[in-house]
Amino acid sequence: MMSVTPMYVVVADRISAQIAAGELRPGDRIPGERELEELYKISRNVARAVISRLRQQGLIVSRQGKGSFVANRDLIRRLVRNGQEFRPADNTEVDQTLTVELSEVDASNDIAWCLDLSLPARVSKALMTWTIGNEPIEVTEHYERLLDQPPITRPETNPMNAPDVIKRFASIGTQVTTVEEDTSARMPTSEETHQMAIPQGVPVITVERTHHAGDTPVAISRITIRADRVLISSKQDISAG
Amino acid sequence: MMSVTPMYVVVADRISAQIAAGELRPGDRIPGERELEELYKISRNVARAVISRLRQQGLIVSRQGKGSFVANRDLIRRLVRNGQEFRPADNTEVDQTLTVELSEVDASNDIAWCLDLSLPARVSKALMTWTIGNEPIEVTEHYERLLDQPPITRPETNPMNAPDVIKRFASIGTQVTTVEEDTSARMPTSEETHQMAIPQGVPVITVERTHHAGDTPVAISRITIRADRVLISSKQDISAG
DNA sequence: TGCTATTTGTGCGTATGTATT
DNA sequence: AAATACATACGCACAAATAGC
Repeated sequence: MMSVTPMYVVVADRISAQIAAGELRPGDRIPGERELEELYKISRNVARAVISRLRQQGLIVSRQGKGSFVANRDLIRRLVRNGQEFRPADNTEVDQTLTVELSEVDASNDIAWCLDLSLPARVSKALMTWTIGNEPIEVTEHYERLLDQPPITRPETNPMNAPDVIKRFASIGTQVTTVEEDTSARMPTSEETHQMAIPQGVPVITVERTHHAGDTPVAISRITIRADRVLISSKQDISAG
Repeated sequence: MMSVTPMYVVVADRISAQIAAGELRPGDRIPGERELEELYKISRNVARAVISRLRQQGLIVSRQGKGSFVANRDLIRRLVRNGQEFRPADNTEVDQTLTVELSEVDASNDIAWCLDLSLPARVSKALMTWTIGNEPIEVTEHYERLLDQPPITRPETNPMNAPDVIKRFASIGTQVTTVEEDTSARMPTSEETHQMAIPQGVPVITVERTHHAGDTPVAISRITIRADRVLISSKQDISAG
């Protein structure tokens, strides 16, 4: 029953402990592959396994030709109110950009199901990318049933704001009655890793928000957020009684 | 400037596409290391890199002696209301257990800072583990200032419920006025991976909830949730006008 | 029970490419 | 141009878990 812990786990956990203890601080360089070989008397591949494990845990980032460095979760705090409005907070100094691409497309099976449409069907689509300091932080795919509502043209506001959607529908006489939200997290796909330049070991937070007008779903937002940059924060007042 | 895509990325993305297309379904076995060698004319280590990449993306799980299988995100839907109450939904059939360990400990620097205490200080601690079908799904560390409130002894309710905390403080004359929540996601630590038996490529969702009575923080909950099992869901009614 | 074949896990050695300094 | 460091890749050996006989 002797369960021996593999060397690459032992070494990785030791470095991990140094990071947790503050002996290695964000930005610090950790020993390179050759150094690990000598320090712990392990082979090159095991040294690589150590670094790979730490990378996967999101503790370090590696740069070819330079080395591996303790990761920096440089969080940009955001505020969510009432499960609806997402707006940045405490980061007015950094330059934010928001790009919006509008189109009208055939609904995929998936989207048709979510919007309760029978195929084939056309829907309006908005692809929004929120960039902060040249880093894409958040990508939103927003789909709406084709009604007579004005198009989505408010790049100055945050696309995650449900209030905007609600107001726009209200302006054409469609009252959004409920907003449902599913929040989860997963590892990014290859495509997302490429698009958002996400380092290894960084998950994405996903929010799927569905707007209902009565029983019919009228709009759906799929929000994908880099978890190492964005913190979803909320504050709620409690009434006595 | 020729940027060649590495073989292990090419092969992994091809299998990833098969999973996305539904050609490989959850539970299906993917080609083994030796098979990948032959199929794509690659070496053993590259075949391993392919599998490692897919594992890291949370798309497959590997079992020694059996093979690698398409992962199954077997979500247990949960409901969050008003950012306070977390309760399970749609899963009354599965057997849930909740273990609670109560203690009184010295506050760590971290906790002391969050609760605005000056060291040394004693705090009451509750370590709660929510298990579902023998799988630990959620671990909560809950700290409270030492007041005269009754101890936390309600294993029948979900420890994430802020209302419970609020009521208990109210019963001793301390009115909780605000609840702050920070939600994020990250890869699990080695310890968490071991404790909760989390497979590779599965992040955890973290919720840090702080209860304030006026300006003083009185309780803090640190909730850690397996992201492949739990979905945080909310529903909100919109009032017209 | 024991044996064997299969499959992944761990580990070693080596060579070459590419980015950085 | 040279040194350094990570990235990709090949080949090999043995351990450990699994499944079938």
